[in-house]
Amino acid sequence: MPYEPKLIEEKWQSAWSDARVAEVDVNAPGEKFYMLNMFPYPSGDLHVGHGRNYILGDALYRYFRMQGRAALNPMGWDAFGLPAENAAIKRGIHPRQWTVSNIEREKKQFLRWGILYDWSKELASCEPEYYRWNQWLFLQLFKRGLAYRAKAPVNWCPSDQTVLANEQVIDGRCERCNSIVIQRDLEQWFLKITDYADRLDAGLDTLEHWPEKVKLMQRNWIGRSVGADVDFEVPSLGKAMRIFTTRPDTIFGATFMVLAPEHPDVVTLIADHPDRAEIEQWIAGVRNQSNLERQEAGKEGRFSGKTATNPFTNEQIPIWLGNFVLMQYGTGAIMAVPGHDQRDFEFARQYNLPIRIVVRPSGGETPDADTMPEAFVVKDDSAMAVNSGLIDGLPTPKAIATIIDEIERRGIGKKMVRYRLRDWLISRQRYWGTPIPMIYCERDGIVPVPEEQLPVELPLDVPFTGREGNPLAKDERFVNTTCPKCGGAAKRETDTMDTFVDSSWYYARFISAHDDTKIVDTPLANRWLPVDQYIGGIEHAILHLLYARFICRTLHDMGLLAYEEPFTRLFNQGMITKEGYRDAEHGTWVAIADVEWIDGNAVQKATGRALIAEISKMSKSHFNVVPPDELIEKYGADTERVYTLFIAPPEKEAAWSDDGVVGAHRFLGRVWHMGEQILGATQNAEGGSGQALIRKTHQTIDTITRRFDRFEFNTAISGLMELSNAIGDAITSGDADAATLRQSYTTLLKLLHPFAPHITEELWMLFGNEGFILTSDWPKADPALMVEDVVTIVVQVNGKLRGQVEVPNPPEKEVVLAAIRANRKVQQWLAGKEVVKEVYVPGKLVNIVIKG
RNA sequence: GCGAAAGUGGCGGAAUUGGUAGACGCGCAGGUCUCAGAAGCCUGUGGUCAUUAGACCAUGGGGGUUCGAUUCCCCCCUUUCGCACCA
Repeated sequence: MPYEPKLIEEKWQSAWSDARVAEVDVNAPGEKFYMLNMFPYPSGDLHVGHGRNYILGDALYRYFRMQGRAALNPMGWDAFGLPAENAAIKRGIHPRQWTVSNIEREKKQFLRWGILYDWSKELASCEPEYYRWNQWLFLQLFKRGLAYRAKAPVNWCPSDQTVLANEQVIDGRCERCNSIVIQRDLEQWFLKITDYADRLDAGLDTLEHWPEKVKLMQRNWIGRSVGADVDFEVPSLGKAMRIFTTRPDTIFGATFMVLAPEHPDVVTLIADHPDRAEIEQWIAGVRNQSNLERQEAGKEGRFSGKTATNPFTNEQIPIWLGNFVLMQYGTGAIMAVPGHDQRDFEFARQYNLPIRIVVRPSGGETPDADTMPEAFVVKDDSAMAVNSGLIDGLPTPKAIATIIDEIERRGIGKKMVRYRLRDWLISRQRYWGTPIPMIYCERDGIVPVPEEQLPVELPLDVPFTGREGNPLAKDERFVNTTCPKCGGAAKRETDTMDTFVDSSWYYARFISAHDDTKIVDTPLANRWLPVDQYIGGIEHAILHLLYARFICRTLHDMGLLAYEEPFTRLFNQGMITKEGYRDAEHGTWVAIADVEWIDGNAVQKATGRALIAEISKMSKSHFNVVPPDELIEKYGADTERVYTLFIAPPEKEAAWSDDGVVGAHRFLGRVWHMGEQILGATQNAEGGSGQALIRKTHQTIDTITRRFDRFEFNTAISGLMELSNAIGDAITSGDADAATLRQSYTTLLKLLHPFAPHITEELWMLFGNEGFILTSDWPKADPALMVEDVVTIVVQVNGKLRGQVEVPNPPEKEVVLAAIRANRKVQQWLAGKEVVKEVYVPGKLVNIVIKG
């Protein structure tokens, strides 16, 4: 019987599903293992690249099951978001309908891949039963002062007509539509993640099993820096202006001050400036620039006409306005120390402002302010303060500590820790998201929706015109409501939440996915959380993971979760890439069907234009996606699974090759035929002892188990190919009797099951076993059976391989050396030479060092 | 510019603590089966030289440590990723 995956895969998929093998009773005892793949946005088009993530997770899940762990592997849908709304506008389908049908399709795809999830815990963030708790969470955060409304300059995408988070702005352009982003002031809801900046930063140190890369990215994003806030008196204002600096030790070198053009005190400062109109125009220009344009413009500034008092030199220093000072960081004002800060240096040179040296290398020349090509910015013990009064001669770290003490003693400032991280803007002027449960009353102001009135449901029958703004805002029935406090007429908030809110706590919800009385079941969640293994793409290294860590802490602070860190282990799988073809001149991508080969060169069929092949992320626009359907039709899901995991180490980027798939299919075909041979061979029980095969089998159990624990799936599969080759050799050579063959083969099936679940279930059954191979046990290696009878000892002469000898195991030094002396080849190399040294590495090699 | 990771056959990739470089697979070549092909199956396959035996070269480049380096150290080159005026 040939191997026909089509016949067996659907059968086992139904069998697992009917038996509900993946459903977990969260109250049942057992050693819990909570694993989770990041829940997907249901876009409806899964390709083999998406498959990697889920296949990897499923292999791991099956492995843990066989190891006897109570493994929980739930799945849900990150179902709110812009694409659904775009589909509604373009194709007239309601976002909900579009989303629900995509979920159906993707669920079927998971099934076809043979992936097991506990669907009894399925959740979708677009369902009221889920998002009502999003709203509840928002209300708690509001109560605790962690949700607030503020007018703030926000990134505005003129084409999408919406506000974008900083992270949705790439190089000054909208992440989605590539339009240039502009700044605009709007009233927005924020979550106060900055209150948690220190805890989020410190918590990274506890995440031993997270990739260093991700921790580093988060650390940089949080951007903790230690320095001091210092007040500079401004006589003309009759008050002080506060600056933040990480180099308070350089304050004697602060020869001017720079304010962000948006700084609130600027208006007063320039009120009587003769060129006020010009300056105001310049400020307006800067404000209108995108971040990108602002940076590309280079450093620009204007003198405000006023001065401030340097609190240490008592000099009057000019106050400038500068486009390079950011209002969003620190106080929006800096003391400029051009001698020791590169940005200040460039600004000073440009506008001829004085440069004063106040730090020099301890063991070197003091830089010359007039000729130095760049600022001197060293701040470790190899630098020391000069021209700096009380800190003169102190090494920089000591100087910083001393000057801060003095600043605090004089009451003009204090030690300060600041973060690059900003509060999380969650307002979206969009329909397809969680309505923010707030009401605006003329009399009572901003009033939260009472908890018992949740959920504030998203009306489903709103019209989608595709024109500017949020459809919700135009739905009178939704907008008009009554004030919970005074009962008078009031209006609802029409902004919806950033979908990152939805995904910031879903991992805790799976444990009690359908509980309509509370957001999480605390005792159960504390049993199952944190997630033992979280799997997802590196693209979520910062935002999703940071927000999830933040919200987990707020739930912890509310007494709802015992843990501050939601994910114990994190694994980021690499991307799947494939070559696509683009016009050599214009760079436009060309469909594969339109590519033809002439003399080994790719050209476009229609036009004959030269094409270049380029490997890139699978995407529709590159015409390089491989849909799984045809592949499964032709080779089966098991082949796709094996190939996907065999292709490369899972954390690395991997190029998909259609030829490579064939290799995986051949391997499974061999396993299949071998099974038939072994089944048919029971009557001839004759054969050798099978010692070698038994040894190989146990060695394989040992290495595969270790490789599973280290996510080395590619080498685990190559190890199984080796075992299968060994079984094949034993069949051909007759070196093993039927019982041994059967034993080894059954072991191979078990070890292969996590990768190729269908074929192994089928063969397991054909071999007469009861129950699922999935619910059988993971084989155990017997160390005694792994030991080789004979070991090969490598012989080197002066470090070069010159021969090898075989000796009985365990090798004895005397026996080894005797064997080597008896070796003809070695004798030739040693003839007439003086042996200087013999290095013996037990059981491995001998290196003979000779002279002459 | 700053930070991080990575460079191994024609290709994807292997190589416990420094100890036989290239496992496993793709591709390729030859063979087998077949009327023929496809699919299987078997054998070979880093490079150079050599009839063979074998020798030499080879893990981005250069240096170092060592009996011995893909692995450790220094310098350089290349690629990828992250951040990008954060005071």
